[in-house]
Amino acid sequence: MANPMPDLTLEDIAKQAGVSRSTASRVVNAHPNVREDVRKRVLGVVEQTGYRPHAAARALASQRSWTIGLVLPHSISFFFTDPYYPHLTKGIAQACNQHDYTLALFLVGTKEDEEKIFARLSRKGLLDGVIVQAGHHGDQQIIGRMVDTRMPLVVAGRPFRSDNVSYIDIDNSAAASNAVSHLIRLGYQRIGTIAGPSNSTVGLDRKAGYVEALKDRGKTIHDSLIAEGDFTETGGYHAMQRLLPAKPDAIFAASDIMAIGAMRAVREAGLKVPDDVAFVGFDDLPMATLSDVQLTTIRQPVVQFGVRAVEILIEQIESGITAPRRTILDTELVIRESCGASRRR
Amino acid sequence: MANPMPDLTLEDIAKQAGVSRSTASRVVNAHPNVREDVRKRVLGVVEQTGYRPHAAARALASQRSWTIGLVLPHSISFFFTDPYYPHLTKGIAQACNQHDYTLALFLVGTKEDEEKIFARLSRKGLLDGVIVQAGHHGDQQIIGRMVDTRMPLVVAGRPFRSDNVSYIDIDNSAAASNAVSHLIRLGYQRIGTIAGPSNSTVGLDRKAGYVEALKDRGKTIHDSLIAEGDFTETGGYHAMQRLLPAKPDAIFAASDIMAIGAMRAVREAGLKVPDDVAFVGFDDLPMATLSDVQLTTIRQPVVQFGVRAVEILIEQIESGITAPRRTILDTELVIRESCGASRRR
DNA sequence: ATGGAATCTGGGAGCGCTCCCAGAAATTCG
DNA sequence: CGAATTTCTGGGAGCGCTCCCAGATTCCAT
Repeated sequence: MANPMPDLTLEDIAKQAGVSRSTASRVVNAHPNVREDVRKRVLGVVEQTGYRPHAAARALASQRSWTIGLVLPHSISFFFTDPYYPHLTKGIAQACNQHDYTLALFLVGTKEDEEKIFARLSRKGLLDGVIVQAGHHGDQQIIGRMVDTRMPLVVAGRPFRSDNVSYIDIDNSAAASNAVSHLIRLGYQRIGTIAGPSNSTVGLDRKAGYVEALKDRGKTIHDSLIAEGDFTETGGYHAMQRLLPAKPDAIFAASDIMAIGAMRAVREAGLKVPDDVAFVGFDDLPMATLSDVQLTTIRQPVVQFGVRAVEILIEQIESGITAPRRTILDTELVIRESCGASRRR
Repeated sequence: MANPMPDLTLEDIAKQAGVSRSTASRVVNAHPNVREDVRKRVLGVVEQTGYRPHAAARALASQRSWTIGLVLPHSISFFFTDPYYPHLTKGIAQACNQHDYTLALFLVGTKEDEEKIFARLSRKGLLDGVIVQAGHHGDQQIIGRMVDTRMPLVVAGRPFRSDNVSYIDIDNSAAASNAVSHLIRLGYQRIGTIAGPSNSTVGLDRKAGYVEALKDRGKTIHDSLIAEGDFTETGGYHAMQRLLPAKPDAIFAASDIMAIGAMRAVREAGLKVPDDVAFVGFDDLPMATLSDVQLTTIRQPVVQFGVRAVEILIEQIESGITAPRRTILDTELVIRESCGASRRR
């Protein structure tokens, strides 16, 4: 591949290969109707010249940019405290690469950011589609505005208003219920929860699962056993401190990172995990196994989640069908030490 | 703003405002030579039609995509374990938004990823410039290849081969030396270090600073007091376990996250921080203050780092001058509890 | 007024590609 | 073996914008 290459165009390639621009285009885009020897010849020239089609020209002519946007709205604050987001981003980036799409990242911080970003998102010729991370109440507006643009859109996480939007999510409530049922089966009597913020659907859904599991077994719900965290380590720590006076013997935490913070609080109070307080977390990110006590947790396929989101979006883009559609991914309860299962059995 | 807007073009706007396409273009791009009343009239039409210029068309005509790429190469594995990367990404995203550039994110995982991504990066008409995170040995190749493309490039972190490349970094060695000198001044006798991996410039530079500080005070370097970690919590934990037999009374850890892991090991060994082993970390990410013992650490301006990287890159893009240039940002020693300064004074 | 400079405006020629269409070449079949 | 298909190829017409250039307007001295 010649290196300080002059900016060559399709026309140049065509000339060198002794064909027309159209034929060269067909070869480059793997269209079927090209004679084999001609294809080879053109491909050879492409190879040795190191020709790469001009992205903007292609986008203009084909009205497809081969770029998708990832918008992390309100969630930006969690982008740093909860490893969930980097993992999601990885899955999305990976899938984009796989499918030869470019990924444009939009981190919304302030309100002004949001304006600027929205203006960029709605620009024609830049993005073929958009994935918006949602679930937080504040994200609703940007989703609504994106829907209005009629651009292919997939929401990652259940949005507050989910009619009319394609989204992908896990069954948070069922997963949480599963986790809590596990604790009930192990015989714990005073099961508390560190819930996510109630201005998020994840927070709400997981808490709902907790409540449901207890109700199904005829247990009563004690408000003193429910504390709200904000999906941070510190949040989990403080929530646990609030819970401690109610003397819970088991906790379902709505995220691993909060579980870790909560266990810190438990330890500081001179109690032992899982002997005095058992734990089940949520996420099963690598950190789950790195604390002193291996965390029992709900495994959600975060990377896969991102990959699927991209696939669904691309399908919409390429088929032109953008009918709302929801996709729910499976989760799995991973039993380790923190729930005390091994000793209780 | 009319919503189900037909795809209007500059020509449409011009027609509606009773001017030519050229004049409309001038207004949209804030060129000076337009009479005030004409400008107002056109702006009015733009406003009420909700017109947005077509990104690809603009990119093709102006040969500028207003998009910059961020490449996280080998470092992708740390993208999840070290909050440094999300923070850096935030700074970069923020600055891009500020300057009205779109940010394209490229996470390199596998070797095939690298090929595909490189092909994308070197495509004309897609990116105006690129920021490559570097410092890891494996990143060298992609940097070399990017340099060959003659595209504006800024490397974040000192690359192994830094001639011929613009890069931005902090003075890792001076900062580390500063941290260790602080420990020396506090009277610690057996100061160890948990270094970063030796296939990274950050790891090397911080270790060099450690060595330098000790040498400057005429202290000898004990290999048994040096352990290598991999910038993860677990890595720090294991490195500390290896160091413990040498009975260090203070540790300089090359990152906060490793310091946290190391302190866990110390605690598990039944020792106290800072009484038995004092600590200084590196980064000062929010987590530094969230452990049981507040971490004394080197504060590096991570977000600012990203912002500056973007600014330097944009300067190169807009000036056309890509002469290699290095920028070194200042750091600061933040004294909290873990170094035991308060008790020793 | 009135020429000349300064400022504004419109048309044209691309930017590099895709995609449609018509014609050429190769293939099939009566 | 020629006519009817089928497959391949090239030219033309954009995609929506920028930017240069020339012509039209306005401005300001004289």
